[in-house]
Amino acid sequence: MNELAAKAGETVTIQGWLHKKRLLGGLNFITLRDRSGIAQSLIDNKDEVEKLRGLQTGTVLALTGVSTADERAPGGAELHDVTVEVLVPVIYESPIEIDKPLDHKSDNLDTLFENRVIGLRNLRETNIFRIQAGVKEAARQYLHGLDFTEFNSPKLLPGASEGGAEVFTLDYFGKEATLAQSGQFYKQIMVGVFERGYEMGSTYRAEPSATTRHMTEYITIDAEMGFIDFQELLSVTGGLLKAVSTDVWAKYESQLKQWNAQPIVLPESIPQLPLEKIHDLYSEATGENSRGEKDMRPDEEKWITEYAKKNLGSEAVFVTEWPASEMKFYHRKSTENPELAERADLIFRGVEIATISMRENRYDVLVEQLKTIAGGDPEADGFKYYLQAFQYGLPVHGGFGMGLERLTQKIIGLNNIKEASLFPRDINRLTP
RNA sequence: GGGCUCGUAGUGAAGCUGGCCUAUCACGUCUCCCUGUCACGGAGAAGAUCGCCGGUUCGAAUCCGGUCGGGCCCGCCA
Repeated sequence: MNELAAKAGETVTIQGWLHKKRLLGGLNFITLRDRSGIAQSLIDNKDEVEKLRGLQTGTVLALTGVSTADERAPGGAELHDVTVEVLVPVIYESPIEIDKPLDHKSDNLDTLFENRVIGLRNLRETNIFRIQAGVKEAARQYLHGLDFTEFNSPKLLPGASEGGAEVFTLDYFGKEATLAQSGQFYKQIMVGVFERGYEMGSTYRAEPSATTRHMTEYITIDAEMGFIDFQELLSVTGGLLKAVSTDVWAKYESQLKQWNAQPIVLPESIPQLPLEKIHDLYSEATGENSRGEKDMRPDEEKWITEYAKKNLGSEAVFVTEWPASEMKFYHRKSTENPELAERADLIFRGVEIATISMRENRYDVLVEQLKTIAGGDPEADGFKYYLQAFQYGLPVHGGFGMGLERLTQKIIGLNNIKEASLFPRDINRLTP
């Protein structure tokens, strides 16, 4: 479509979807959508226009005509002397508008998702997912630059991988299987193979959460690296957020502005604040009292972002010094202070987008933590093979899981995470 | 799982302290007019038993109860 101007004077055929008819009588403007955007054709032959009578948005067309430069045409060129060929006629009226911005008010999200198959063709809607593809591309580029190797882990598993959290179970030829709630075990196993590895894959949580930041199926950027310490790990994670922010704004500025996205404010190094320090600041500023709590309140996550933006020049914050009492069995306790886990949460624009931690790599300690913290049986299918990796040597390592949809949501400024998912899955929705 | 909210043509809204509602508007759709539209413009038309069931009442979109389906917040997390 955007090559039209370059081919001025030539007879060309363009194929795409009928986007909009503007019939003025003698002069008729037809816009066609294809992968590169929208192109306009000017049709003044009544017989050709008549071929489009009764055909709706989405009709697949081939238009042949002379590419003509004209400053009045969008993009500076359009087709003249057009012959219309209808490839796939569409007679059904679109259930949702395609040529104007769709309503994203929370009350109407259900309509948005119910009509997702067609609604995704809406240009502004499409751009969410072009941006998201840009996020993935930028993340890949960044990680490859640090010698990470991409892999894919299985999502069908024999049992709960991390214990505790709710998992989906399903019948697997008479045996019980579960859907992976993370690629955690496999990415650690892959440290023994690649040393630095990552995947972008779907994960499943059977938690009945009904919030603007939860889905039952979501995509995670899961990375793991060996021979690093906690500070290096935070630096790599923060670097990823910075690289993605910079890249996406460089490549998708017009699409981001269409959503009124705000430029991302991040310093060279993302600030680190201990959990209890945040509790203090929050409690002092708001009159609420969160001191001593072992997690952050959602409201606190929003507050600290505002605080950090104002005082630290950063819309992202690493929350550090989490109590060891709350840690997962595979986390590593701080060597200086065994009351703390070497873990951080990355809060970005008011929501937790990543959890980062150093992992316990000493086999004996890990087995002990598995038993005491997760109540797991080291011989169970769900743990046995994971533990093998440690028996046969895993170095000190750590990694992070970053939610792709949350990241996209926050970069664009969408209210609900589901708006950043092509076909969102939640407690109520399994279609389309 | 707990609390709070919402449900009116294909879409988005108004009406909702009961009667003037034979339900209003915008977008979309259909017909006609229009040679520079790009959220085209103009004239007209079709399209909703107001989520569903029951109750109160002479009378219910409107009040009450139940039910179904959404949304927001909390818990939990990415």
